[in-house]
Amino acid sequence: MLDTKRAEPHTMTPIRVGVEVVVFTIRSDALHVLLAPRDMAWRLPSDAIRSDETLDVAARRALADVAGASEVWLEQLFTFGDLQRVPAQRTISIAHYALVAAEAVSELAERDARWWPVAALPLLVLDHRRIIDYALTRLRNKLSYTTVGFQLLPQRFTLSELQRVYEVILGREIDKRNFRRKLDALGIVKPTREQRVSVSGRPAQLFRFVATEAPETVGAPEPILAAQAPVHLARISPVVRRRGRIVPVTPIESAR
Amino acid sequence: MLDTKRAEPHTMTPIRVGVEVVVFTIRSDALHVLLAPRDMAWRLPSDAIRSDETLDVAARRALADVAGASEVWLEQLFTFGDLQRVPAQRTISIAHYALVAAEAVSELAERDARWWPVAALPLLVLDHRRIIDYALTRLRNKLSYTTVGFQLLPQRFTLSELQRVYEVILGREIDKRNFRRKLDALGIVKPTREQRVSVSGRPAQLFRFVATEAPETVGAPEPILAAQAPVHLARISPVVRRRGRIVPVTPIESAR
DNA sequence: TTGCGTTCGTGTGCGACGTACACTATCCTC
DNA sequence: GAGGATAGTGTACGTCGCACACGAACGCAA
Repeated sequence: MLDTKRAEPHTMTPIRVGVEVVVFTIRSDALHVLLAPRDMAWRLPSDAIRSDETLDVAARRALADVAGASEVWLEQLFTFGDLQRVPAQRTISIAHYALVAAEAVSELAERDARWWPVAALPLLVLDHRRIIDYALTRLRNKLSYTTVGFQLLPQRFTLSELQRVYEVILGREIDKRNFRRKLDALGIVKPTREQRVSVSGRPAQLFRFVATEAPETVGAPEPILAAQAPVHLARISPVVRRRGRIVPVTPIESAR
Repeated sequence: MLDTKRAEPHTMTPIRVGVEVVVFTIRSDALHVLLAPRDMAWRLPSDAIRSDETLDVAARRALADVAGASEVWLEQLFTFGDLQRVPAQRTISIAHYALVAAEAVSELAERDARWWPVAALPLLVLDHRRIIDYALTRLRNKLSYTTVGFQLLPQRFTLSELQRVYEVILGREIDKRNFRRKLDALGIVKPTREQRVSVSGRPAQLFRFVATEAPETVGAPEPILAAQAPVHLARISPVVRRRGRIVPVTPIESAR
């Protein structure tokens, strides 16, 4: 807060305060960011903060302003306050980053907005490129010691889909057996009675995320889900499969 | 940044923007926080942001306003923007935390300010208690995977002093041999030609910190210095000691 | 000078975890 | 029913975390 008693006159020089949101999703095995056109370049969803809304409400509104979405996981990233980052007027921006499931993407009412792969971003306005870079760094780190990764998937997913999320974001391949052993040891996924029948190949069992502790927005580090690990398990039983896209199956609960 | 083209009138409702600083130091084997009196309670060093200064400059000024200091390591913590956190007017605060060496403490020109042990904090103004709690959480985490801990020590220090920093902040005892083996493996300390002659007991060799990679303010996680570890080393040679407080010695550089 | 209190400095062993690595099972399509 | 594609499954080895005890070097007091 401010020391009102010592508040000085020149501190009242207007400073613009806004929010920006780096919205991540995964499309066709690549990490994408939501951008809107602006002049000859592209910009992050952003807007000024209203005096009657909190920071994360402002961030969600800025996001919704560019493209409708639901069930968006959001976290504050960093506050950028360099003097010259916005030429016109001194502007402080509280940057956020958001994760949305690929399925929620279809629900987005994209106006002028577009999804851009982070591997090939277009020209960006102001310091937005730097903000995205930082968000990406944060996402990579957070993926390693929290369970945020699940926010990029629908409620039910296959283990291969989950693994692909990690591979895409971390930018390296992960051993299938080590990944599954680690998951089982952590006890953060539970098998469902359903399977996903893919275009080709053997159907995969669907799992759901079981939180050990809720990932807080302001929260401190938690459980984990690093990269790989041993532990002896992985005994998802052979299942009866039937026709259709998602099919009930007689399951055997994963140990632990 | 802000979408100036879509800027709406009510967004111009004045929002106060300030900085707060949680200043940590270690005094007599306990972590302390710098506080200033305010009404019937205590407050963190804080002030409004001027339009011609960056966030960290504002934070350093807020600190200097309460107590002079030099060589202060500072990092942005979190931006608090709840609607009712400051009753009078909507106020957004960019909180920071700072680490100062115990030796720099004596250089502080304390006016009304006081150092309070984090284990026994007084009544605090507004949401400052929450900010301190969060800063403490961040400090504990950061201590585990970065080298910020060295910011709490003078340039030359003994390994026991360094270990005590970790013990005090993490709140648990650390095995001396494991701690030193880990340090040696990381190669982040180098012995100097000097010793510290303490009040009693055998003199200890002084070390200095050697950065592998500079700990950035906005930076991502880095090297490490977790808790304990093995590795076979620790062969700081027997040294010739002489009289005085800090004494030259024929050194043998640590391996690696 | 010697004995005592205090702090410094030094290795080993074991359990847990990270990681490398290959084959069978089940589905679809032709 | 053969071939292509994806799912699902164990073992072995190296590294790391962690528990644990004693001699060395100093100051001080008797």
